[in-house]
Amino acid sequence: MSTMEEIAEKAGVSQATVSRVINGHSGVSERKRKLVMEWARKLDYQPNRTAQSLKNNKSNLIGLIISDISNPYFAEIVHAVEKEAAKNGYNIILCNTENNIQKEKESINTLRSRQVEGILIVPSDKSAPHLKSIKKLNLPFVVITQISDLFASVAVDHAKGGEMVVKHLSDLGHTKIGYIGPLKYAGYTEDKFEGYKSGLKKSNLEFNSEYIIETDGGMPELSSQNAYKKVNQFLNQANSSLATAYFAYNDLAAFEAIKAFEDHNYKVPEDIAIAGFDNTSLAQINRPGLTTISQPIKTIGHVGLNMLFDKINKNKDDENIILEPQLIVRESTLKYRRS
Amino acid sequence: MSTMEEIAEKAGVSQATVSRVINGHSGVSERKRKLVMEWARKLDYQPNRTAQSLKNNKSNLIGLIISDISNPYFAEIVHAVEKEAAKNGYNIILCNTENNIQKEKESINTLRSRQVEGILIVPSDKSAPHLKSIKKLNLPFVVITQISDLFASVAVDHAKGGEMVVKHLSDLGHTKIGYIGPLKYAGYTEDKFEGYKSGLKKSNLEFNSEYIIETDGGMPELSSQNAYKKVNQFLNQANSSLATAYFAYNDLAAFEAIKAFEDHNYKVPEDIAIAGFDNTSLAQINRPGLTTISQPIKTIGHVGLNMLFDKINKNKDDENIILEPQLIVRESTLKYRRS
DNA sequence: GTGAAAGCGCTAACAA
DNA sequence: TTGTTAGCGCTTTCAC
Repeated sequence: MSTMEEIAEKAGVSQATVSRVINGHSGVSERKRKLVMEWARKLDYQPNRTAQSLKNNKSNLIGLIISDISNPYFAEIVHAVEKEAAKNGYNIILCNTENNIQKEKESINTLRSRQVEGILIVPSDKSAPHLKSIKKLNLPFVVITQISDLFASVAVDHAKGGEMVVKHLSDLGHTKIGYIGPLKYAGYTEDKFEGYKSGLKKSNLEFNSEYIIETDGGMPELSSQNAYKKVNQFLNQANSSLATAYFAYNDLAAFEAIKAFEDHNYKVPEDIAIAGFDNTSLAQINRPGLTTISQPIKTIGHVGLNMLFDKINKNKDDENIILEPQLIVRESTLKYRRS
Repeated sequence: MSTMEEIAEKAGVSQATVSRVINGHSGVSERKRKLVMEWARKLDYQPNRTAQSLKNNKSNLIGLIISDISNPYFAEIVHAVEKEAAKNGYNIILCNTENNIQKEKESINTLRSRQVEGILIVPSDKSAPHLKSIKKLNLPFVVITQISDLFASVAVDHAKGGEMVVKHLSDLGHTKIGYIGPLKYAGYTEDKFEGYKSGLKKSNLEFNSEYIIETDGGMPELSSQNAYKKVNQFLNQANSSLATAYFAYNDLAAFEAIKAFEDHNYKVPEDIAIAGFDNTSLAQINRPGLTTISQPIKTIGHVGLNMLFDKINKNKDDENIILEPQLIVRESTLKYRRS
């Protein structure tokens, strides 16, 4: 890669002049400007952003830490964030933690070392102690997809989403409404499960632990077949008492649950209604179309990154933006004839 | 962020000594070593990788250019590459081109500016002219998911995959086998379509253009509903003559096609068999399970990145690694009773 | 309008 | 064992 020094030599000017031309500063004679531009083109000059970063103390880099990029929902977020960043002249260093706290810690340190101007994170565990020490760093830091009590954050109200699903199922006449998903989230309550419970209460339905099918949380690789396995196990128990409708904590789990129920000769939605959470692109492609809660992914990515920019420019205090979940009703909870 | 200079001052040693300690070089007295370590810890020192990069002329950064990260298949690749890179002490700058050649060009230049040591790319168009000029740059460059005649590359043999699908369908007794997908790929032939045609030939079946449902290529956003729309249009035409089996060029298109067929009261696979390509995680979750071609994603990511490392270390010439596709048979092409 | 020079944080060669 | 120094490529101040 050529440098300003090389261009300067070729063009017979000083390196400072080359810098002025490349950066479009005024006060350079037209003759030299042209000469420099000419040589820059000939040598296919690309400014060294590393040197610029060092000198300017500005990297135009932001760190994006994702818990599990294999999940299409998070992939969509990466998409939205990268797009918005590029539009603002920023690049993204991507770190995937696979829901591993240790990796998350390391990623944060690496990104700091890389002089990112800020970090956008989907935390593995929003209450992990290591996050508290970041607070002191005064490193712009925005949490997305979960509401944080420590940092600025943008997320949908998960509990409310859970309530909405229960209300929908209850409105359809279901009184035995179950839940498929983790009950805890890295030691803390899982908001969707809380929403499920408060939703039952609002519909004057009893909480019945028999209708709960607990799965592991979002461990990658594992998660893939976990909901299927758990539902399957549940159905194999002789004395399992079934609900007539289930709320699965995300779309992937819902799909797996449907598969497990159908493999046991229950029809969805005729015998059992199922709803998910996330409205991934598959929710509408799948047969039956999946009733689910839509999270405004693009908004989360877009708003999250802009909050980060605001913090970088020191214009803003921490703020938690809670977005409204939206219920998308499809065939999986409706009486639906398979042609 | 603290610097070596600050530590040096606190510890009462020279900045060079701090550097020696931080980098674990020998020849520092135990006393000073401890002192420096102590202060580094206290000040939460993180080495400035930008300065290191500039000095060492080594960034430990690689660029990853993806055409469409919303596609779960590509997201899996990002996952595999990031993991392998992290294991080797590298970070990833991610650029998503949305299949836009202009963005691809800009991404390459940005990454060069960022001093990445090499680029791993899923090109929007493997034959685009701008790629030729990269050849001269002697920038380590590896193409993945497609075989390149210009660069080192790692991919599955798409044409062969197409052939395998056709053979499978033909073996099942189908004689009217159709294709759903783009016919061209940015002006060039789509390998899967070529494979489809040669597969027909090998099974002694006539090519019949009536069985072709052409869709747009992989434009993001658009692609989402494109196959559904095209199949739907096709079925609405009074005089459409249907095949009994279709090969869809990727899983997403296959899902959409299934939806369209079912919306027109055709059952899959009883009335029409459908196969996809990619073996995305949904292929097995979906009902019916989708017969598809599996690409060894992790292998592609893993091998691709290691080829790039080899090129960075100047140990290797260009090489094209062609991986074997694998047919995964599921319900969508078999006689399958929906419970 | 232009060039010389300092300095961003670091590594490594050299000297002591 | 330790400190001094040059220099990576760039931006910017200062002097001419």
